[in-house]
Amino acid sequence: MTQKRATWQKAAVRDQLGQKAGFVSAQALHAELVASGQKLGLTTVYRALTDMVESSEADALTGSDGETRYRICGTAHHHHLICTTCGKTVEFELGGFEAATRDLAQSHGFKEVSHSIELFGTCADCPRG
Amino acid sequence: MTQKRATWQKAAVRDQLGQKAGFVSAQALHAELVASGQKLGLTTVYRALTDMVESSEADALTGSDGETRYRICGTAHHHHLICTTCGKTVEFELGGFEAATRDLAQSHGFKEVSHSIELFGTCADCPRG
DNA sequence: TTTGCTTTGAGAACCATTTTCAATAAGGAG
DNA sequence: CTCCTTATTGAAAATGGTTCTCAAAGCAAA
Repeated sequence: MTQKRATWQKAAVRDQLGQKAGFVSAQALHAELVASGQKLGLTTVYRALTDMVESSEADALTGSDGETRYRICGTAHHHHLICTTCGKTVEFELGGFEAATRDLAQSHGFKEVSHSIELFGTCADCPRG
Repeated sequence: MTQKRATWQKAAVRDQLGQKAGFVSAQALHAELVASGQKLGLTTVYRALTDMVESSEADALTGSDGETRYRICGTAHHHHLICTTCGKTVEFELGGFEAATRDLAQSHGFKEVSHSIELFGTCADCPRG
């Protein structure tokens, strides 16, 4: 069987990501870690993040620029309200909407429906263009 | 001022995209056009698609694999219900939800909110795994 | 036709991400 | 603690979608 081993590299990635309020790219995270004196490879950061997404410790979000950003998250099902200026992110749940989307999908004959819901805007702390 | 010129290449891309029921990648579209005897460059296909998105003739959707797919669409604001097997797509609107998201965002101090809402599933015509 | 523009497209450049693979280190066994 | 076994690491190369470069080509007006 394939067992997981704990390494300081994985811990460092988890810690660094945990200090951020919003979504961060693997590259940015790697740059910060290196700048703070922790010498690890970019490849390792990618692997650590992928592991965290698989174990539901983090969320991944691929933007229209093709870059994937990551964020620590709770395990419960939720969505995000994201500041496009500073990246700050608020998690929220969506009461009756979950059921509404399921009904809508079923009315079109779709099965096994999942959904992607993200809100973008400018938060109170960021100046507006 | 910069004026747009109508070319057979742009028309070909628009026609080919119009024949598809779901989202298609630029690469796939280019391959189909070339296979059907129309000799045009991949760069041109990208440019034509980008133009169509800017003029709201098409929607663009970047997946978690980093590949962007395109689809002809009406100009009204809408969302998509997408079959992950065959790619068939249904457009829908979302009644009170638009207002609900705006309220939620404002309650967190966010301004200028936009949202991304897509539903994924398996359509009635596709076998289930 | 000449002039002045926009468009085209082959190939190079970009850039995030993944793969390769030899060196390294975690963690259990003894 | 030491020795193994094997997962992990990371530098460099490969991948793959998308964009840039720039010379050649096309369209429109004069």
